[in-house]
Amino acid sequence: MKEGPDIARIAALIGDPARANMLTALMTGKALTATELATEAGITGQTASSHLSKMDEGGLLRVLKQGRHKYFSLANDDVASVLEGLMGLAARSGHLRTRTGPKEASLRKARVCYNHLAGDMGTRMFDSFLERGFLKVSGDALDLTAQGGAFMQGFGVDMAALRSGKAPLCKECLDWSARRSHLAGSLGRAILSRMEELGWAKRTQGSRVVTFSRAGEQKFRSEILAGTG
Amino acid sequence: MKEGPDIARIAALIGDPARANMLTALMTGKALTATELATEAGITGQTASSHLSKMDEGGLLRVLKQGRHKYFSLANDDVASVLEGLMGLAARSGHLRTRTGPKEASLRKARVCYNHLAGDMGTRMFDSFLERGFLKVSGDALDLTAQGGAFMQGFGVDMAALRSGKAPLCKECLDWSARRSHLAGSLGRAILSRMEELGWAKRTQGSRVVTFSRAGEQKFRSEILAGTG
DNA sequence: TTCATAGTTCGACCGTAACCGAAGCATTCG
DNA sequence: CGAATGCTTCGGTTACGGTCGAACTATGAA
Repeated sequence: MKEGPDIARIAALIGDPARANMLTALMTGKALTATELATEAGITGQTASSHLSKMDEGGLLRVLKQGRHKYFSLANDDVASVLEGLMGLAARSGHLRTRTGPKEASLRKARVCYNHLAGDMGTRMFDSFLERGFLKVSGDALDLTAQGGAFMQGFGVDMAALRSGKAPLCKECLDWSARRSHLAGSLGRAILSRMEELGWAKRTQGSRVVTFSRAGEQKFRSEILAGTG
Repeated sequence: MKEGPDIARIAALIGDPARANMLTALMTGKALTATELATEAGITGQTASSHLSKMDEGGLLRVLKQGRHKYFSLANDDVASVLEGLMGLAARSGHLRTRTGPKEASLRKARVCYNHLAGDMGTRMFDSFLERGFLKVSGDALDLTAQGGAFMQGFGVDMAALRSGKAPLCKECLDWSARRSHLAGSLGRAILSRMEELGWAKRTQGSRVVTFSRAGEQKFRSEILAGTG
């Protein structure tokens, strides 16, 4: 008995509706303050404070205190991955209320998963990078090849800065909608922000939806997918 | 709000200690009866019945009624993956009570993850298969190459039978101890049972530990890893 | 200094859900 | 046919945890 870690503890942590709403809100990748999370979850500040300290203690959150504000974000990509995994289970077996509403549709097409691009366009990009030899899988480790590095640099990503960081460069993350992987890690984050910088795409405020401009989507196809998709 | 599936519902399902114990017990891959699961969780049959029906309804379990017995097993590999993911979070951030006891050590070396080989030896095998060109990753899809198929057939796996099944042949599954992938899917299951059949390894009753015989481990190194590790 | 805002702590309330005893079905065995 | 076993349903108890109001601390602005 009792072999392995205490899984119930952290599952229960995620299992409360208020906390789950907060975590889902944090899947946008942005750090949010306690009050913002409170309103997001539809509870008062006192209750939120209690929830947040519990989740922090449980290692689900990263906390940054700034002046009289306290910013919360997901602790790391693994937390985001587990959340996506849970969404996968819930979407399929859950209530079967996968009635693909308009919001759902855009979520499936392109959304932000914690801090990187997910959804159909995210998995497409991931596939293309593999096919063009920019990424190489060996074991679980996902490595950027030399040509991949060159491509990223040319795309406007400051590779030197990324490499100097301690965060893993490339990671896979499973997609609840497409049931395929997309690119996480610091590179995944950098690519998404570069796309925003270029004006290709815009995150919808307070939502995980990522909307590409017409020109941006065209550019995405020609430069990122490059005819491989 | 309320975009995406109802994550709290199923997280709460996993979040109860009794249910979590049952699910952990089912990670051995064996189907267990309701009473077995009840004793495993330390509760009475009545309570267990209630829990089990809830988890079934939530899509976490597969149920097989046989005579006056009712056998429960995990619904699919995705459920197992999420459980492993939760273990990863709990192990690291949880209680930090990752005091590597003797049981923990053997769990890390070789264990069964739902129905396939995990732990150090599992990830080693996965790496070797990639390196030798038996497996190929493209996107999320993990494909068995022609040589891979030949190897498996030679190893004694009935590939025709596997291919005729509807279950996916190859899948990745993240490892909470090694933080790397190992091979899931119907092929992963087949390989493990073939190893048991050959007498290389034996599952410890009621535990997830997989013990290799001295000869079995030797064979494993020469035939599976083949000098690549 | 005084006021306002962000967050926390305390105490009390209340609902949900886990739990078991007992009784009720269903299946198999003698 | 009983008797035994495996599982479920029902009813009632209990406890844990989410919730908010009110009071408190800390940071920043007027």
